[in-house]
Amino acid sequence: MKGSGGARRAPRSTPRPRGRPPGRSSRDGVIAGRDALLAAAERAIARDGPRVTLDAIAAEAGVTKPILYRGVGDRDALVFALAERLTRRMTDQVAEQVARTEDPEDMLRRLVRGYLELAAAQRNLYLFVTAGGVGDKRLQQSLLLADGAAQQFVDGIAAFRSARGADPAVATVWSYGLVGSLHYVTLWWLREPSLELETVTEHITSLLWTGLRLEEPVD
Amino acid sequence: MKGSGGARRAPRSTPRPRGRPPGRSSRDGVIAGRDALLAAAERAIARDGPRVTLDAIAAEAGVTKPILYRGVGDRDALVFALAERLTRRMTDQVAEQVARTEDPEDMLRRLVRGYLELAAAQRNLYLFVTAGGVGDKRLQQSLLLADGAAQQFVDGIAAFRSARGADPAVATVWSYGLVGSLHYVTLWWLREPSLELETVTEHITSLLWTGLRLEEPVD
DNA sequence: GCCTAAATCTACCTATGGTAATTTAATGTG
DNA sequence: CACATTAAATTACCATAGGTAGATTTAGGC
Repeated sequence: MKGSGGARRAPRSTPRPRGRPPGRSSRDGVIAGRDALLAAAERAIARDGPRVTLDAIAAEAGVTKPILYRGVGDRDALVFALAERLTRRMTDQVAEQVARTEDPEDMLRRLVRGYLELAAAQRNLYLFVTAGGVGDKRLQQSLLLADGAAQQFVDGIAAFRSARGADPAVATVWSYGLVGSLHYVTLWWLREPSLELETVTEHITSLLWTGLRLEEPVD
Repeated sequence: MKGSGGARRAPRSTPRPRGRPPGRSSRDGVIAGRDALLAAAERAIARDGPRVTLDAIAAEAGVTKPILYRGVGDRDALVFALAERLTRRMTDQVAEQVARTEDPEDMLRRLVRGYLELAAAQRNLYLFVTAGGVGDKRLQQSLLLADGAAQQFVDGIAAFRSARGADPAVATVWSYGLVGSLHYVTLWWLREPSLELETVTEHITSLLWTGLRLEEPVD
């Protein structure tokens, strides 16, 4: 439906030779493993921004496009794979920070801060992953972060206050809400870094922990 | 950088006539005003989904592509313009609902419900507007909803609890957080409508109003 | 009545995602 | 050791879609 490039064309006289060039085979060890391709993609994205072309990625990896396609699939699959990678990295790094405290509010604060830090440190990759897809595909993939990272945190919160029946639906909605607020504030902050990291962290933490209610007006 | 379509090619013998066809001029009233173009774009999007081509939009509007470009600009400008329109529509409709109550929590609840309702009612347009852009451009436009709709609501909340110094930075961060959580929950809900509208509304409202804290564990 | 100006359409370009045809190196077999 | 077979990978290609320039015709002014 998208690019059904079918070539059923009469043969022509091509001056340049086609086919495999002289070089070492691939049997002696996998030359371009999936991980190497993804790492190259991350490098290309960091360099060229979220609108990198697949040609640029393939060139960075030192392979040709069909190899890239055999290794990771089409562009959507690439976005998906990189989203998984980034999510895992974020989860790991943030989890380490979160584990350093016992206070739930402080856990949330560390989660927020870690999210902002990593997004800023890998700005282009973050944009590529969150804005890379299009249309319905995007609907599938943009939620990866929420699917993975936040769910376990919110589950933890839900378990913490185990007085209630621990409705799993609540945890799901909350985890999407949590990630969504983080994501939008991150986008805004990447665009206009007018506030300090710590300030933004405090404001989001306040919103998410205490809610909009706060206390009644003092009058 | 993108499509610098420069034609510096030797003239060919084209059988078909080029140029302006017989018809009425545009002096007697603007034929394809900006609003008409945008309305046609919305129709085409509703029909074809968020991946509509500009050709389809121009055809729906009954004009040719250059006219579309003169009227609204390139694709990013189109996304931007439609985002503005949708935002205004949402703001108006939601504001009407919000005004029917005095209780701040109920105002928030109505805001949430209205957001979900409109997004679901105009699913394709919502996806086009929120996922339409790419790369850095997206960073500019995806925040329109937050820029407009939520800010005034959060300002209201901030004014309501006027005890604090009403830091405008807090209101900004909160409004992005508010819209972000709405947006992500909406995407999830559009993908998997497993819960009733009212249930989702209650869960988000609870998260945003009360926060993750709730009460201490009962033990 | 002719010329200028404005408006617009067709045709085209360019860029990019994605794939098929083709060719060579490696490997197994008589 | 010569030869067929297979696997891999490169080049060239296609299709689609955004964006623009040149051609052309109508309307209005001198």
